[in-house]
Amino acid sequence: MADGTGAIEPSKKAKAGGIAGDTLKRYLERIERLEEEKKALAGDIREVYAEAKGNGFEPRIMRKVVSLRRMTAADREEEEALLDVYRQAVGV
Amino acid sequence: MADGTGAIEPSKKAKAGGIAGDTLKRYLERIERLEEEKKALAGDIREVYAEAKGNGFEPRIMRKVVSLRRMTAADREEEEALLDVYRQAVGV
Amino acid sequence: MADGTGAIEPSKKAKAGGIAGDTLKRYLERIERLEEEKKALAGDIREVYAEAKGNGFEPRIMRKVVSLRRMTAADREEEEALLDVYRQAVGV
Amino acid sequence: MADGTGAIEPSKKAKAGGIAGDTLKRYLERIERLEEEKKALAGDIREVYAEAKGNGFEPRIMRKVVSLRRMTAADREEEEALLDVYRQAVGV
DNA sequence: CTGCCATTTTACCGGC
DNA sequence: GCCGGTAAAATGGCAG
Repeated sequence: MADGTGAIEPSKKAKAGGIAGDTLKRYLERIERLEEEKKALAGDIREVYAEAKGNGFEPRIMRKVVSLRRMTAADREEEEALLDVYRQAVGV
Repeated sequence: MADGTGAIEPSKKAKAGGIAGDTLKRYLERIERLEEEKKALAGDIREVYAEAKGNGFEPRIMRKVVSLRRMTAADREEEEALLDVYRQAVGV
Repeated sequence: MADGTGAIEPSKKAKAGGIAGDTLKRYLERIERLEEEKKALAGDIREVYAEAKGNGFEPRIMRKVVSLRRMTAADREEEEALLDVYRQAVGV
Repeated sequence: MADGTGAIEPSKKAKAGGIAGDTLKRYLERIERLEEEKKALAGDIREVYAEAKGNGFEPRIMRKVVSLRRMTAADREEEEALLDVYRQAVGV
């Protein structure tokens, strides 16, 4: 650990497979559980897009709007301005 | 919408900014709410890694382990598929 | 093969490891060679973006422009129009 | 560009639509040319799969095999990394 | 035309 | 704090 490369055996209290191993396991299980929930939410989001699509809205465009709403007004305007500059430069 | 260009005003019920606009807004708000929850979970996961790091475990390695655990199922399937290929190749 | 599951032993002419195996191997090698070339081109593209960045252009925006140029004028205008509709509907 | 907002007119040499615009255009054209080649290779690869299919090989399985071959190097590295983890865990 | 697979884009994380 | 690489998500293309 002194060399900064180590991973297990935190604070020299125990060796892998012992108490530290149990601690590590608990961390991993907490992480995996949280990741499952996260994955479930991703599924929920997909479902909402699908439902919206069923009502005539285009998910692709909806995503763009969500993305725009996520940005601050300043950032959004700046990016749009720069894009305009590039577009004019190449004539699109 | 018969012209294939539109998306808003599903079922001819309303125009943008009207009822359809409200519907769209509701979808977007549902999505944004779910994304917030998802983001919160991502934050929780980060915290667990940070806590583990505080106890001497290296997040980088932990991520590797999580990844390996996750891939196990997929790899097993891959391996079974390959086994099938070989079985078919030899006609068993 | 009649059951639709088989892959090797095409036309019942040979068994894996034999002529068919050689044929398969040749196909795989052709594919792998082409994929290497493809990967090299991807590297070249990355380099161009990096060079442009070094001259003050933002790759992120450049990619958007490339994407716009890829679309037909009609598609591009339609998409922009629809995005405007959605944006107005939710007030972005 | 001292204000960090600009990108075009690198080194204050020109304005959009001018020299900088030409430079940008050249970058975009290089990129688009490379992408065309890349796309052509993708088409070639697809053709090889199609030809193989015509000779009784299943593209789906072939892709799996190609993928497995490709992953071998990565897996080997992964395995070595994991070995390192274990070595560190036991302090060898 | 729906679902799958590949590619591309986006977000995240550790290093400098 | 930026930047590069790495993993997740989304978009697009293709077969069935």
